[in-house]
Amino acid sequence: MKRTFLGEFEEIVLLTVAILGEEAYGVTVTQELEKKTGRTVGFSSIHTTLQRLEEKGFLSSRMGGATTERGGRRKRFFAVTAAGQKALREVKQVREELWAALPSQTLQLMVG
Amino acid sequence: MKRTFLGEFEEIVLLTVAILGEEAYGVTVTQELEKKTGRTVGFSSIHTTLQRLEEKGFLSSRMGGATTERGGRRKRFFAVTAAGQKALREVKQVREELWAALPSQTLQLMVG
DNA sequence: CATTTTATCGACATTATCGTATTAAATAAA
DNA sequence: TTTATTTAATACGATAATGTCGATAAAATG
Repeated sequence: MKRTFLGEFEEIVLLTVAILGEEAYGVTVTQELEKKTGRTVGFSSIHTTLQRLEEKGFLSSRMGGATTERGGRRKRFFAVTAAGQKALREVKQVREELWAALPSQTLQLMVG
Repeated sequence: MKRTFLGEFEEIVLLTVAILGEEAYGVTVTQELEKKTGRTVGFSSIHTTLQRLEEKGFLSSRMGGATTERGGRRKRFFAVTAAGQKALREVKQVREELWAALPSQTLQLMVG
């Protein structure tokens, strides 16, 4: 393939990172995503996706330093890049246009 | 797997069918989708997706009758089912909530 | 060195996409 | 009125990308 659009899961992961701002890493993203979408995901799914998004240039990451907590490996923090923001805007736009193109009658039936 | 959410492409195909109403079949869906999204797709992609959406219960289909045109096979017309409408509403809702959860500062940077 | 927290790996299922083949209908030719 | 030919559309088979897990390895600190 070649396209490299934003997959459906990739999109909500990306949005979740944007919501979390400075605090976005594997665990928080998993929790926030579950909280906001009601969808349960193992965090290895999140990690894989985070990694792919970084490869695509939609996210950047840096390793965090030591913390005051009990133990645990260092966190890898993520941030949405300019390209990531653009991608989000674009898919949003396209979908809004599609919804806007629905005949009002159909829309009535669908949303009421 | 098991989930059977709506894939990203599946979603816009479904929306396109909704937009077209009575006139939705392989060719028109392809054209309308390209027109509305600016994305080029071979129509075998559309057919495959249409079929999957039907298997998932988000679309129903019926064969059309003879036409007045030169030649050509009968068309298979598609229509969004109640389940399809529900699925569309749900993904829309989730995304809107995610966008709404963005810190206003972030939103500023992203959309301006 | 044991425990805790998180990240990385490897594997498999589902979706996205394409190219090509096949089918069906409508008319032209024989 | 059969048989070709043309045209419009769908079905099929194959491969790449994305979605999801479970298991394993790393770092940090008591």
